[in-house]
Parts: sequence; C-alpha cells; structure tokens
Amino acid sequence: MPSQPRPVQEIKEVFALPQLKAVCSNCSLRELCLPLGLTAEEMDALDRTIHQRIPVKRGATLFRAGDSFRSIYAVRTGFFKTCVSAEDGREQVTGFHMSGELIGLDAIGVERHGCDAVALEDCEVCELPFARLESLARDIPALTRHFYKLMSREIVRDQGVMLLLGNMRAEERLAVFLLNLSQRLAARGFSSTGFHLRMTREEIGSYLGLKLETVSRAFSKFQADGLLKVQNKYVELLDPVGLKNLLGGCASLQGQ
Amino acid sequence: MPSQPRPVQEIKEVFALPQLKAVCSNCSLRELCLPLGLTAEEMDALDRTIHQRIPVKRGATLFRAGDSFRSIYAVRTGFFKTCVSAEDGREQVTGFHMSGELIGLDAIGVERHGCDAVALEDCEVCELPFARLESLARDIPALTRHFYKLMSREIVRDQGVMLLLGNMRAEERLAVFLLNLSQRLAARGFSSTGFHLRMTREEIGSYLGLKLETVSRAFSKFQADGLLKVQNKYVELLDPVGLKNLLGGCASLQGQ
DNA sequence: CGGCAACTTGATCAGGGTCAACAATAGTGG
DNA sequence: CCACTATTGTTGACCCTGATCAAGTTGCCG
Repeated sequence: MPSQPRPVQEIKEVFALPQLKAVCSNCSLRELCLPLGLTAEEMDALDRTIHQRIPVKRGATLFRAGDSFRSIYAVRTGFFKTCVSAEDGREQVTGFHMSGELIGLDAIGVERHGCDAVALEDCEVCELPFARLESLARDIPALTRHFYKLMSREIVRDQGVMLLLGNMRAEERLAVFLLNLSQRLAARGFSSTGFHLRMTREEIGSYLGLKLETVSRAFSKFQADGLLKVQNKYVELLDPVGLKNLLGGCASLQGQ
Repeated sequence: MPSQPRPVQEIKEVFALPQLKAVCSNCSLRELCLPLGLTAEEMDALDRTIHQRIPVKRGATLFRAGDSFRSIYAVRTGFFKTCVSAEDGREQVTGFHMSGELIGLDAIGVERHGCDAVALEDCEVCELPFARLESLARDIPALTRHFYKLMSREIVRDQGVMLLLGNMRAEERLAVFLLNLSQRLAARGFSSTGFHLRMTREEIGSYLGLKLETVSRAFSKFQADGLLKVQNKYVELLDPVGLKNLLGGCASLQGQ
C-alpha cells in the first residue's frame, strides 16, 4: 500500500488562510509537542516552517525504511506504529505513536529512515522539513534545546523497552504496555481506564517480544483475575493498581 | 565504589600546557568522536570547552542513575558499560562503550542521568560540559548537526538491540554481539578477529537478555563448531563468515 | 597460598513458542 | 441490508529453548 498522495505545497501557498497558517499556535497539542516552551513569536516562526497537515489513511505508510530523510513528522491525530525488519522478514515493532509525538528522529544520523511508519487508523500528521527546522533552531535556542530533549527522551524510552525485553515475563510486559498506554492517553485528556487498542495482538506481541497467542492468553489471564475487562480491541482497566503490583516495582515505564 | 575524585578545574587553568589544551585536534579519535567534520578553528573552539581528561579506575562509576546531568563524556581510552536498574534490583546492561563513543546522551531530556556508567577497565574520558557545548553549538552549525547525528545514531542502535531482544535466539544474539564488537574494534585499528572481552559472561548475558550459563554454553557451542576459540576472556573468531551465516541475514547490527 | 569471583558443565524444569482447530469480527461486494 | 470471505482473536495440546539449581573448576588478586 503506497503512502497517501501528498497535497503539493503550491496549493497551500495559494489558498492558505490565516487560521490555517497558524498551525502550532492554535493546536491543542502544543503542550505535548515540539512547540513546548516557545514564546508566541517563536511559535509563529515554527508555524511558517510547517509545510502542511498531511492526511494518512489507515494502513498507509508515512515513510519506509530506506527512504531518504527529509522531514520529521508530528502526529496530530491518529495512531502510528514504527517497525524495523531484518532481511529474512522478521519484523519488530519499535514503537506506537499517538498525537503530539514525533516520528522520524532516528533518520537524522544517516539521512535515511531506519524504520517503516504505518498508520493504524486514519491519521493526520504535521510535516516538519528538517532543513528548515534546523535553520530555525539556529535562531531559537529554546527550540534546539527542546529538540535535544525529545531525542534524548526517545533514547530513554528505548532503554525502558530494552529493560522490558531483556528482563520481564510475558504478563509483566503486557502490564507495562497497558499502563504506559493508559498514562499517555490520560495526558491527552482521554480516559485512562477504558480505551480502544488500535493495534492487533500480533503487533502488541511484536513490540513486546511475544507471540500473539501469548498476548491473547495474558489478556485472558488478566480478565480472569479481575484486573481488566477485554472485549476485542476494547480494554477496560478495572484494577490499575493491581496491574502495577504485578511489576514488583518497575517504574521505568514512562516515556512515550 | 565511589567515582574517582576529579581533578578540579583550577589545576588545569594553572598548569595547562599548549599541547594539553589542544585536546581534540591531536586526538587519534577525532574521526570517530564528536569533532568529526569540524574545521581546525572549530575544533580549537571545541577544545576550549573540554574541561579535562578524567581518569576512571576499573570498577568506578562515572555517573549513576539519578545524578544531575552536567556533562557528556567521550571515552578516550578503556571500556564502559551503561546499565539501568528497576526498583526490585533487576539490572539491564544497555550498552558497552569504547573509545570515541559518547556516554550520557540520554540525560539531556530530563537533566538527570537515567543509567549508571561503570568502567570495565582503567579508563580515561573527556568531559564535555553540556552548557558550554550547547552555546558552542550555537556558533558552529556543523557541531549541532553532528550532535543530532550522534543522538539519532544512538536511537538506531537501540532499535537494533530491540530487534535482537525481541526476535533472536540465544546463539544469534551472541553472534550479533561478537560481530558488532569485532567491527567496532576494527574501526579503531585493532584486530577484528582476536580480542579480550572486558565484560563478564553475566554482563554479556544482561545485555543480550540471557543468563550467564546460556552465554557460556553458546560460547562452548561456537567453539565446538569451529567458529571461534575462546579461552576465558580472550576470543578468537576463526570463522566470522560462519557466524554471520547463523543470522540468516540480519545486517541490522551496525551502530556502536 | 588462600579466598573469592568468574566460568563451565550437567540435570531438571517451566515459560512461552508452535501447531492446530475454531470463533468472532470487520470488511467486501452484491 | 445481508451474505461471504479474510482477518483477527481465543483456546488447547504439546514441545523446545533457555532458566534454574547444583557441583566442580579455573583464574585472579591480595
């Protein structure tokens, strides 16, 4: 499935209305996303570097591993997965990304994307051309710093996943996953206890280093223990504290 | 074991000789380390931001998780491990770091180190105070860009580890580990086929998500298969190609 | 030389992978 | 709107990889 054809930039230049131009300043995500901590003027400048909001249909790829790197993308609405694959077809989901989170940071180093980014539902992203972002950051120290922070946070997040993959048992992994999701949804004003999973059991399994059957069994176990109710993709956490207790004290499940 | 007392800066100010000041420009690692791609003048400026070379004794910690973040460190000589720990004591080695590699990038976001850095042999590091580095980078675009690259590369490296931990079997993991080590040593002018491991079986196991017995068994198996010769910490790769073939084509073992 | 940490190897066990059958759901086209 | 099909999810039975437990060896450092 090819990625959605992108509205060419000229269209924006011609038809752009004032309220369309001021992307970040009006965005409900500005406290979570890149603009965090910028002044009004700085945010205006950032707005001008944003090409356009791009719709990405469910199942479409925003970019693929190997694509040459031009832009970072901020998720505005919807839900993405990123995954790396080995030559033999083995696939590893490296992250799930929701609104306000940036995708593509791993590509800066080699100027080529190292993973695929796939929309798990109909999405909208803000494209941030890296060259412009870089020159803008030269004038706005706060932006550079925030950018450092976001990259650094990604590293911390990955370390948490490594701890999970290296040390935890199946049920612990799923508990961490659910609690993390819950927390991120809460930060966006959604319910932290009832939510729809956008990904399949197989994708959860890939992310957690488990097979889909194991994920399914762990869900059933949690349900039998009264920790949650699961019906299909809808999950209701009945006892978040009980879930946390499963971990015997692993608070390193922050990050995005 | 507390980290080595650090020579206070005044000592440098008073006794610094010209050849001690020009740290990076004379450093054999400048093609691997932070200065890569800088002009002579830019490198001079970078030299001035470097506090001092700090010796770290074997077993000492350079920093601990929770320490407030001041500096990034470049390994000049020696070998470090970084590890995160959960509250219940579970420890995960997140990386091994050799000369020319930077440690501490994960701390930028939260201004607090997220892992311990422990010297596995007597080491020397260059301390790069982040505040100075940041203001210097404002004047040297190439430095900023290179800094982005290094952070981004760290993210890519972590993704590779996630693939390893999520998908690979014990022997594959050890093969990836050995080939990666071999490659990094080669990049530094050391033999790519014969080398001393600086870490214990347990540390290798922690990094690879395996128990030390499993690591030991995998070594024995490789030796029985004629892939390598191992005596204690000394390893000689007899058949690197054979090792690679074990992987059925996972080239994603780059990174540091 | 003694004491301790690190390593090796064997025996046993269990967590989770694999294979398989089936059920439920969502997406498709008439 | 409904029927049909493909995808996704659930559950069971069995097996294998790697964990665990244990004993003994080697090498290192004081």
